[in-house]
Amino acid sequence: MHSPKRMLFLDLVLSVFRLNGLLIAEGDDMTEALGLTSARWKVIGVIALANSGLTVPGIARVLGQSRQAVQRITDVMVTDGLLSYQSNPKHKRSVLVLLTEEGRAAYKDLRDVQDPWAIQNTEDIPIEDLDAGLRLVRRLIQKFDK
Amino acid sequence: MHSPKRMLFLDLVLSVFRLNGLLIAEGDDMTEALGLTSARWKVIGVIALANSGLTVPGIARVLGQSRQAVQRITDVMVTDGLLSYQSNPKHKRSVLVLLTEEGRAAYKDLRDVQDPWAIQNTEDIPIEDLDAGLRLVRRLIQKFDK
DNA sequence: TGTTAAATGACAACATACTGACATAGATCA
DNA sequence: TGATCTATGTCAGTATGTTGTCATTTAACA
Repeated sequence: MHSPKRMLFLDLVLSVFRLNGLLIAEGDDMTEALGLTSARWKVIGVIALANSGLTVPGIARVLGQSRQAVQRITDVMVTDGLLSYQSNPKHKRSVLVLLTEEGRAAYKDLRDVQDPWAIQNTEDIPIEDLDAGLRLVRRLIQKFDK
Repeated sequence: MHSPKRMLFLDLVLSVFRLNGLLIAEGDDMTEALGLTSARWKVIGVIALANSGLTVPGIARVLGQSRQAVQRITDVMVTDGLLSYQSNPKHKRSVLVLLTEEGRAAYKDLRDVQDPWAIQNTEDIPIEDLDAGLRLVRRLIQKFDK
């Protein structure tokens, strides 16, 4: 039967798809002047937020994407001077991905447009709602992440 | 400053990206035996859930995608016999997209795997949490949708 | 009504992402 | 230790999705 709970869940799934597309479009608009694209600010954001060094597959895991897709982006970004690879003492082949000086500057520019955007879009949403939503999303991520 | 609210929001955005990727992977695994792909079951799902006839740009709006991307998928699906185009009395050029007999059978198969999946993944989540999460996602969608 | 703006189909170019496959490095465990 | 399984880099092919452009249809409106 079409239980309310099941319909709610399927509705939530479709809505997440839609929100995902809208968020990428928002980010692209926001960073157009910075010469960034969605694939690039996603990677920059993940690296900047990580305390320790991340490998390419590590970034892919955080983003829920294939390691090959991330590898392709990071290779181009290294060529463009935003990222650099550093030898990894823990793994002979899997290098660490770091922000270069230029990459850190790009992250600063990113934050300069992202922060007002985040503030503007949450000013009428209670922090408790955001927190509860994040907890639900994380709970679902845990279910599906292997 | 890194206000908690802003960090929460950015964390939520990244988490939505990740959940989106995981959900698509889940759906692809689930429908692999049915010969469907994520792009296809999204379209089938939208048409099946719509009461009235939808046009290609209409489907695109529901999914938050470009009409060109949807057009390409539906063209292939018409060739494969899952969908059919029907002349639209309200618009000379923009036809309506309908499920064929085969398309309806595919939707039934889709539901047969999707329903247990939905039930299984929500059994330990209170319906109030799902409802609150859906409301938050919709609230954000409204913000970004135009 | 006539003009203008918006929506749509069609086509092209490009960006992004997934899967598969293979070789090598690392981890696990008997 | 040695065998086996997993993780990673790399390359190739394919699917998905975006943007841009142009012609045509539809809608809006002065």
